[in-house]
Amino acid sequence: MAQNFGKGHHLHLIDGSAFIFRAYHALPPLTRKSDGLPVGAVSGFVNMLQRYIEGNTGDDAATHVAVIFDKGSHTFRNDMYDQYKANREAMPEDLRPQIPLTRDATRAFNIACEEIEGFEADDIIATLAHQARDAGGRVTILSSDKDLMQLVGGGVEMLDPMKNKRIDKDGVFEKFGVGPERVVDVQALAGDSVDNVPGAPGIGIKTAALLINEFHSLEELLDRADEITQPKRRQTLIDNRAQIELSKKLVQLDCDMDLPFDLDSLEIRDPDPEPLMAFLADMEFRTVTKRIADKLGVTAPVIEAAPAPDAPQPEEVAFDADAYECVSDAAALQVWIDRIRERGYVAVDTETTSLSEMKAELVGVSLCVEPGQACYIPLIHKAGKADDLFGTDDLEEGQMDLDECLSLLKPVLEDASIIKIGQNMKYDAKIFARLGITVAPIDDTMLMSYAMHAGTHNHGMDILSERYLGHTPIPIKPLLGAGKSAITFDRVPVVDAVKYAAEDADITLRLWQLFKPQLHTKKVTTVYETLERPLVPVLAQMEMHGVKVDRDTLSRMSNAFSQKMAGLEAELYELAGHEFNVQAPAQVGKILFEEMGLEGGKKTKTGQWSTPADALEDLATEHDFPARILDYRQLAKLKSTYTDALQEHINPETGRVHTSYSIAGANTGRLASTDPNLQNIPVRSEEGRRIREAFVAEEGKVLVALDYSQIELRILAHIAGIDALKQAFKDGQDIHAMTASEMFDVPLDEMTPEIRRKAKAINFGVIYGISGFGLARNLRIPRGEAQGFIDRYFERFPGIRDYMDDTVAFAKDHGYVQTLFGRKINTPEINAKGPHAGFAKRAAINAPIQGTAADVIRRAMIRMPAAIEGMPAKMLLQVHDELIFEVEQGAEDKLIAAAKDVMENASVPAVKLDVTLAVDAGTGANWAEAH
DNA sequence: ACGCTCACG
DNA sequence: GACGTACGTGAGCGTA
Repeated sequence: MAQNFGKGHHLHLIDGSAFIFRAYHALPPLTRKSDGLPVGAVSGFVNMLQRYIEGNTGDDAATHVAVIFDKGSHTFRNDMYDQYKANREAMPEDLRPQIPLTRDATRAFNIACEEIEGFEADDIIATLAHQARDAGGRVTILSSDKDLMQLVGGGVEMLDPMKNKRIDKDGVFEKFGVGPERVVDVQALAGDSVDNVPGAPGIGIKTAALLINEFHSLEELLDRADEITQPKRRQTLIDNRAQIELSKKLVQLDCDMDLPFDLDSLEIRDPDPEPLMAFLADMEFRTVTKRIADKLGVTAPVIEAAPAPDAPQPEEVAFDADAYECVSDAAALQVWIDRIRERGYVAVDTETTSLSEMKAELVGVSLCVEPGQACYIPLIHKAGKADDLFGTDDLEEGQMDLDECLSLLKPVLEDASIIKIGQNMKYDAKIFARLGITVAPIDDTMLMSYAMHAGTHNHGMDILSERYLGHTPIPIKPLLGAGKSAITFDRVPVVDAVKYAAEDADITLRLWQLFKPQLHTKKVTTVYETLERPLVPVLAQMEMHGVKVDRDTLSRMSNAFSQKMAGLEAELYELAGHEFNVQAPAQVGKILFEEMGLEGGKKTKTGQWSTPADALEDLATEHDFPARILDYRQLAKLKSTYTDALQEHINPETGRVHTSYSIAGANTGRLASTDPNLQNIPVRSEEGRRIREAFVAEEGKVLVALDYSQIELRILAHIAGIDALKQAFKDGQDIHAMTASEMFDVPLDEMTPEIRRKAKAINFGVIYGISGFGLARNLRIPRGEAQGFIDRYFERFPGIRDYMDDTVAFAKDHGYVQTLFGRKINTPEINAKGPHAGFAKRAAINAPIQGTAADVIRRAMIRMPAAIEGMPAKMLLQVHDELIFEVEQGAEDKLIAAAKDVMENASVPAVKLDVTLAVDAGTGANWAEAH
C-alpha cells in the first residue's frame, strides 16, 4: 500500500492521559447544570485542544496529529509482572465518567483518536514515532513522561506542554546521563516507583548512568558484573539479574505493533463545525462554545439556561465584547450612575499610561454593574496612529472631558453606601487619589482570592478569570505591542479600548459575585476584612508619601564604587593572565577550576561552573583570585542594584522614592516591595549599610525606626508552648545565649560568642523547618555534628518537635496551615512524593510562624493612622518586622510612645500571646542612624 | 525568558 | 550513598 507520509511531514503525538490529568487537576470540579455530570476535566481538555489548534502554526506546525489514549488497565506488561503499576492510586470518582467524553471531544474536533486494548498509549506512540521516522518525517511527542524519552532522536523530539520546553537528545542526556538509546538500560537499573518497576535495589539514575557509560550496555554490564569494584554494588547486580532483566522488558516500549490504521489517516483535518458545536452544546460549555463558534465563523447554538438557581450564577451570561458600551457624554454617564445608585455596588477599573501609579495618567474608566453589562469612558485617547511618526497629540473624537467625568464620578466613588469593587484596588485608588478622589468603601477580588487561595496560585485577573470563570480575558499585548515599539494605552484606538477595558470590569464583577459568599464558606471573611482590605488605604498613603532619597549621596558612592571596581578588574585580569567578563560566573568558574586547577568546583544543573559566594570564600583563604572576585561582586551589586538604580526611582515631581507594596505577593501574609524593592536595602555589611545614609528625613524632620525584637522566636515560643523560651523572653534574657546554655550545659556567665553563634543558627533553623544538612552547611560543620545539635535541641525543648509533627500532620489532613489570626496558607504539595516532599514540609512548618508575625505587623499598620492622628508624623516604610516614620523634630518622643504602644499590643484583643512583644526604637537624620 | 547570584527579614 | 534540603521575597546580569 502506497504511503504519502514522508519527508516534509511533521507528526504530533499527543499523550491523551497526560492532557486529561492536567485538565482535571487544573480546574475546579465543574458540573453540567442540567444533570450534575462532572465535566471539569472535559472542559479543561477542550480548552487545551483548542489552544493547541490555535498554536499549531509556523515552522513547527504539524501536518499530521493524533491524540493517543490508554485502553483497559490490563496490558501485556501485567502478564510479565503482576505488580506492574500496582501502587497506582485509583482514579478519582468524578474523573471516571469523564474519560469517554474526552474521546468524544477529540473526535468532535476532527482529530484522530487512537487506543488499542491491551497496550499502553506509550506503545502506540512508540510505534507511530518509529513508522514516521522511518518514512523520513519529523515527530513531536507532546508529553513530559520520561518513559517516552527512549524514543527521542533521528527526527523525533518531545515537547513538554507544561513548560513549553522541547526535549531533544541533549535534554534526554540531562535527565538520564545517557543518550536515548540507553535510556531503557538506565531505567531497568534504576527502576521506577511510579510504575512500580523494581530495578536494582539501591541504584538510582545517577549510579545507573555511571555503570551503563562504563560498560556500554546493560547486557554487557550484567555479563561482566564481577568486574565492578564496589563490593555491595557488584553483589546487588549479580543477585538481582533476573529482576533487572524483567525491568528492562517492562520499560521497553513496543515500537513494532500491528496498527489497524496508517500514518496518512492522521493527516490534519479542519474541524467540522456541526458535530463540534453539537458536542460543546451537549456539554453546556457556554463560554468556550461561543469562542469557538466565533473562530469558525458560525453561530453558536443556544444553550438552555439551567433551572432557576437561588442566586444568579456569574457564568450564565456569556462574555460578549461587542455588547460593551462606550460612554462619551454626561447624559450617557448619568444613566450608568443611576444604575450604580440603584444597586449599591459597582466594579471599577482604570486605564492609564503607566504601571507606576505615581507617574500614570488616567486614560479612561470602566464600570460594570451586572455580568455582561459594562461600559468604558474614554478620556484622553490620542487620534494619531501609533505607527505614525508625525502622529498628532490631538484627542480622538467622542470622548468625555476629564474634569466633567471626574466631577460626576466623585460623589459615587466617595459615597459610603456604595461599594466600589476592584481587582487590585490599591492601584486604582492611588490614581483617583492623585485626582482628588478618595475611593471608599471598597472590595478587592485579588485580596479575596488571596484570603482563600494563598499557596495554590497567584491572584492576577487573567488567572482568576480562567480558573473561576472559565474565560480567557482579551490579552493586552496585541493592543500595546512589546519591547521598544510598545505604545501606551492612550494610543490605543477607542473602539479596541472599549472591548478590553470594559471586559476587565465585567470580569471583576463576576469574580466578586462568586467570591463574596465563598469567603464565608471557607471561613476567611475575618481575615479578608481585618487583615487584607483595610491595608489598602494605609499602604496607598505610605506609597504616595514616599521616602526622601538624596541623589548626591548615591551618586558620590556610585563614583567611588566605579573606581574601586576598575582597580579590581585590572588586578583580576593580571591574576587570570587574560581579560574576561568578571560578572559571568561561567567564565570565573572556568578560570578557577580549569585554568588554575582548583579543587571542589561544582556545576549547576545547566552544566555551568557554579561560583556562589560561600564556595568562593573557602577558596579565598588560599588564593587571591576568588577573594578579589568576591570584592568585585559586592561592589557591583551595591552599585547596580542600589546606588545606580535607586537614583532612577527618584520621582522628579516629589524628589522622593515611591515603592509599591504587593499585598497578595508572598504566600505567608508578608508584604513584598517592588519598583524599587525597599525591603532589601543593605545593612549586614559595613560598606552596604552606608547606602542607608542616602535615605534621609526632610529638613526639620527626623526618621524613626521601630522594630519588633525576635518576633518570630516569640511566636514560636507561644505556638509551640515552650516554657523555657517564654520565661527567657519574660526576663529579658539574651535568647540565643539562653538556648546555648541549655543545650551545651554552659553557664550564662561563661558563654562564648562561638557557642552562642551555634545556638542562634539553630534557633533560626527551627523556624525554617530544620534539617541536619541545612544546619551543617550554615555552620560549616560536619553533618553528623549538626544532627547531634538538633537532637539535643529537641531533647531540651520537646515542644518544638511536637509542633513540627503536628503542623505537618494538620497540613496533610486539611491541605492548609493556619496562623494564630486564622490566615490560611494552602499546602497543595504536602502529600507529594519525592524531593518535593521535604520542601513542602518545611514550608508548612515555617508558614504559621512567619505568617503570624506578618499578621501582627499588619494589624499594627492598620491601627497606626488613627493612633498617630494629629501628630506631625507619617509612616513611610515596612520591612517585615520594622516600621519607618518621618516626624517633625521635637515630636519624635510622642510618636515613638504612640507607635510602640500600637505595635506591642497589635495582637489583642484577637489573640492574647503568652509572650510580650518588644519593640526597639531608633531615630536619626537618615536610615543608617535610625536603625 | 531563564538561571545564577545576592540583597533583605 | 536513591534524591535533595534550611523559610519568605525582588532585582540585575549574562546567556540563550
